[in-house]
Amino acid sequence: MAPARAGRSRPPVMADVARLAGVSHQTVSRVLNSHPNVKAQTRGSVLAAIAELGYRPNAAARTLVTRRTRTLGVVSFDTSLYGPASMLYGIERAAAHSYFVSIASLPALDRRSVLGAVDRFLDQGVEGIIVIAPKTSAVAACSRVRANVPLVAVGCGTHAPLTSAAVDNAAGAALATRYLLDLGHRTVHHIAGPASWVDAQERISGWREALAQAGAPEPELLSGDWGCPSGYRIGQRIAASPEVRAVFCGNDHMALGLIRALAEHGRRVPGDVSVVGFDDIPESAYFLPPLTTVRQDFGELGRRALATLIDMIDGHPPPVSCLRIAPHLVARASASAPGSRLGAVPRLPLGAAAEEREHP
Amino acid sequence: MAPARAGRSRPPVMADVARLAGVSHQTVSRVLNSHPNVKAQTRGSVLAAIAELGYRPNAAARTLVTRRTRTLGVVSFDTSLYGPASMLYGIERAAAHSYFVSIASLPALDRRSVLGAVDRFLDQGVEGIIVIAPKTSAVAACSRVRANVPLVAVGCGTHAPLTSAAVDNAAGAALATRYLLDLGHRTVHHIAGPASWVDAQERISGWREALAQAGAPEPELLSGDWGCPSGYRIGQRIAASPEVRAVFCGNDHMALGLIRALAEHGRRVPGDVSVVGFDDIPESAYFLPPLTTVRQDFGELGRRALATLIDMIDGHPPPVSCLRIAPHLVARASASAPGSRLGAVPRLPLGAAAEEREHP
DNA sequence: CAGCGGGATGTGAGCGGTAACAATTCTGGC
DNA sequence: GCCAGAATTGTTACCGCTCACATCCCGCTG
Repeated sequence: MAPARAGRSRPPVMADVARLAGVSHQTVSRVLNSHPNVKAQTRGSVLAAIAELGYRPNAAARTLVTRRTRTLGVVSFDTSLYGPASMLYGIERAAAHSYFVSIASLPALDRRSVLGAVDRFLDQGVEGIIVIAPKTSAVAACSRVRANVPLVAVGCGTHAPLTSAAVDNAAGAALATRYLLDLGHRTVHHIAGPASWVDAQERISGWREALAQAGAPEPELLSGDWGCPSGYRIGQRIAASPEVRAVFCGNDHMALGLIRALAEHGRRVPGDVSVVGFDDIPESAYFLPPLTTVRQDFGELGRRALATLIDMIDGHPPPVSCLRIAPHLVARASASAPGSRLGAVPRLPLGAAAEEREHP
Repeated sequence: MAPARAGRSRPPVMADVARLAGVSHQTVSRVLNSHPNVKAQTRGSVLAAIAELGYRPNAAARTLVTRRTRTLGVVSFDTSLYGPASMLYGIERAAAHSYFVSIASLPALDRRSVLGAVDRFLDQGVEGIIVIAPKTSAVAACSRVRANVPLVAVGCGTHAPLTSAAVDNAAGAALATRYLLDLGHRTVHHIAGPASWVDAQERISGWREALAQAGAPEPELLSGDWGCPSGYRIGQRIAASPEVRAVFCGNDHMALGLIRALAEHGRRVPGDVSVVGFDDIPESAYFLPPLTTVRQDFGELGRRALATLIDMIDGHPPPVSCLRIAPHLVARASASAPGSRLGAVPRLPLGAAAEEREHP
């Protein structure tokens, strides 16, 4: 075991502080834990000794006796993506004042990976785990976990047999579909995400239901993989079909790819084809045309999941199985009534331009 | 101190395993640490006892004596943004097999926040710290840290007085500028990021140098805040100026905003104005037109920083002060020779369409 | 003025591991 | 058949902290 800091003398411990302050180690402990029964003067000299020595309590020693690590684990699918990254950010921000948060960013969400990550966290001694589990495989893996620490899932769909928080995808999809229908479209096509994703499935059923409810015919389902390229490829396939007038995309990226393909084929958005996305990524207000989309508040999702987890750590039973968060539609310029023809590039709606976001 | 799991009986400890296997606790320890001198049969019975009891070594106890937490801390600016998120992902992926990684996502990078986050990590007992420090304030804060654990900065510019890894922004900016100049443009305008960002400054100087080197006049510097809205606002201001024919944007988001503003004013990209971005976010290949931009490999940056940090933890001195990573230009369709006029929407270059990326 | 309650402080015993060393059991060589 | 030396296992002492309890000192009561 090569020690990290070889030459340096050992850092000061509580006994050193006690000696310098002329008290017992227990008194130092009392000061550190702000125990009431310490004379102000004593506290002062202890604090002075702590400062002079640059003493830091040893977390491992404290954990050993208190059995509290004040650490949470978050396992997530590829955290470089917008959704997971936003949830993670929400979680971390909310947790920072009371817990350390450890992460595991998996390149895949198969059973083994998820279980492996959870196991690592358990070895580390986390007090609770959040799994950002947007795929069915992850949900399945989570329900198999038999840990003695609470676990909550996020973005795992609203029907998972787990304590969880999720955006109501079906409602969001219905919102988008109805919006297009209300605009006067006969029906709405849907470019879905991969079937292995819970969100994709729920959005499909939301779309189906809205269609059925309105008595609109259900076109063949189109399936992408969430990425721009897949939306583009599908767009190339459908651009030639004149009956495609309204498309609800499973996410903004596929919508972007679709819009590009339509543009290449000379079909104007929204004049010839109306497009609605899902997610409301920061860029979508500036697409050409600005994208009408369904916004889901990832940050809020993360915060809610964290709050639930902390409640459970504190011994409260989880209030509900799944905490649903309602998404809402952000109407911009990519969808319009079927007949309408647009001339020049429309001015950006002011609301969108007012959104501020700093980023590199 | 309310215990997390009240009713449950205490989890098994090494002594329990020893008792069940009929050996001493030390032998159990030897098995766990794969010590060579343990008889195969003994190892077997210990392993069986471990499995039967579902025993997990207590990390705190081990840390207390070995003085190794196997934990790293990463402090970063808002990890929901593409750059930080990608670096974080690169770091975590590379570290996962040997270290736990704890994160702190700060909403601001002022001295107090950064120092506070570092302090928390020190309290936690991390063995090393990586700071994603794209702002000058963060760099300043880092150089003030006097920790007894190694610290490396990422994305902090190539001249910071710290062990660090950074993309060579100046080189990237020069690349973009020269590209536009070589296309035949008389000069190149630049929309920079905020002055408080190291990357913004370095890109400005790269742009200046390339201009000077080519003997091109230097137009007034335009400053945004990295966000789409700022690019859009600046675009509205400059769209009317016919002398603006080539613009190098500090990042892809501002380029997107700019392109939208230009479109609204009837100026075609690249026919009337050529624009080049920076970052190469996943969406930029699908913008209208596909964005020519400078790609920086954030993931690689993270991995390199991590490798350096681990080297330092292992006692090796850092090889160089700043590890530079060269960005490269990705030529797509948003920049062309000044005279050229485009008819229909250009087909997407195949190279871009071939890029695959799965994301929610 | 003895006795008493409670605030302030000290003492000793672990928490669950690992390291150093001691003890025991096997080996093989002569 | 005996002993050196290696292989295997056990014993004991911490790592740095908190908890339970003992102690001490003080003013106050009866």
